Amino acid sequence: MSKSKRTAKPPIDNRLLDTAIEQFGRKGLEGASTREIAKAAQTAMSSITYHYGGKDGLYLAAARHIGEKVKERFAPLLAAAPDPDGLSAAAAAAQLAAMIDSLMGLLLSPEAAAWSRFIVREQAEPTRAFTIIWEEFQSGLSAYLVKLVLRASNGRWKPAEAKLRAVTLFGQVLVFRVARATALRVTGWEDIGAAQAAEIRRALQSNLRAILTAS
Amino acid sequence: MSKSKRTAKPPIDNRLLDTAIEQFGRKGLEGASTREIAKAAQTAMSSITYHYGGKDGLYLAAARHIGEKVKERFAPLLAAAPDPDGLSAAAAAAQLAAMIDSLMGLLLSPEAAAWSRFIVREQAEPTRAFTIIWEEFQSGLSAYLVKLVLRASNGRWKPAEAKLRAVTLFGQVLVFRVARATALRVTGWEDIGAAQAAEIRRALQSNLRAILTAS
DNA sequence: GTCTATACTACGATAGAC
DNA sequence: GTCTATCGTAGTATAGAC
Repeated sequence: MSKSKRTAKPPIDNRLLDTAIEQFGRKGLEGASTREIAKAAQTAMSSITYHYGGKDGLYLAAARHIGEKVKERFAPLLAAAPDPDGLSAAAAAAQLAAMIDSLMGLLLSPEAAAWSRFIVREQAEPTRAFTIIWEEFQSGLSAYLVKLVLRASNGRWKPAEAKLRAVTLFGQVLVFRVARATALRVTGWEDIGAAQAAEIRRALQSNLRAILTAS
Repeated sequence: MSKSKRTAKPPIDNRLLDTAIEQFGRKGLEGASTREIAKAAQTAMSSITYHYGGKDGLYLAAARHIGEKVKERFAPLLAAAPDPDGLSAAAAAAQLAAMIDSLMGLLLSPEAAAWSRFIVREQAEPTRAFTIIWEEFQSGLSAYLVKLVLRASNGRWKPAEAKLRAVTLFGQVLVFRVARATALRVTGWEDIGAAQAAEIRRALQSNLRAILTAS
């Protein structure tokens, strides 16, 4: 990840970008190879250079693409989301519950699995792509979450405390994707399907309520 | 990760193993190179072949080494740990709090940072090394945690529920290492030092108490 | 724009001197 | 046991035909 001329030429379709997200998500920047990506996308390797200026350019483009897609996905939710300052504590808690539910949906949904893997990888090993993802949607999302936590605490928590608690809430969601293998072994599940996701959601909601209402 | 003849010859010292853990933890199996590892360990690349049979063998040996070290670290805690079945709910909750505290210490301590990165990487992208780590210490640790959660719930939760909640508790700890960059941005901290670790510990304990005592 | 060719580098493995 | 030297095979990048 050094220069990446950032050639701005748009590709004809997104086959290359989609397979890049898939491969980078699974194997990381070094683990994935441009040869394999090009082959899986049924095109020549040199088109990566042509469209994205090289491997690094493709990686960053993948981050941008994911950012836009996730932003789109959360757009309706955020658009319909009321200003936390105008909410009652209970309403803020309910909205918070809905947000956590959506986040869980994103991290576990099969269609978003490739995005999810890519994002999770950037969480653990941030590269320049992290900044892109952060600024594209994570920044706004987490700011909104913190505001909701703050409001839901009904004045019991200072902003710093609300931020900290928001991270712990995020962690409860993240763990099922990032430590999926561990979660499966502990619970004894064979997979995290619809039934398991429902169980997780229920537990998360219960934890949330407990944390928010504790003295 | 295919054959790895598992040459059992013991190395003279652990320089190679230590730098391997460092590099594999930072860059992953594909990202790290045997040349760099050997150079950083101030030895010839071929000694990797000699002692560990190759790159894969070194990787697995690293996992085994980490497993042993972490096991050692938790041994006194587990040895002094009472049988959960004989504890009161309150005592189980207190013990659980202590365990979470130790887990947090492991994930954030500078000396264990290299182990931590390696382990976290295996959580997200399990290879054959995951099984080693799991069987070495994670298995026993999580089984004990689940027992404590079960006991601390005072009969309110079934075993399946206790397992699920244990994972969410683990997630609250894990997030500060695995999504460190996000945690820093949300909280506005520049680093997670002793002061921040104390804040995190306090928040985690508070969350734990809330979750366990909720109706 | 997309392909084939090829150049160049870095990788992991291994043989053999000491 | 540890080193140097070398081999074969990936990797990315690039030039140029179409």
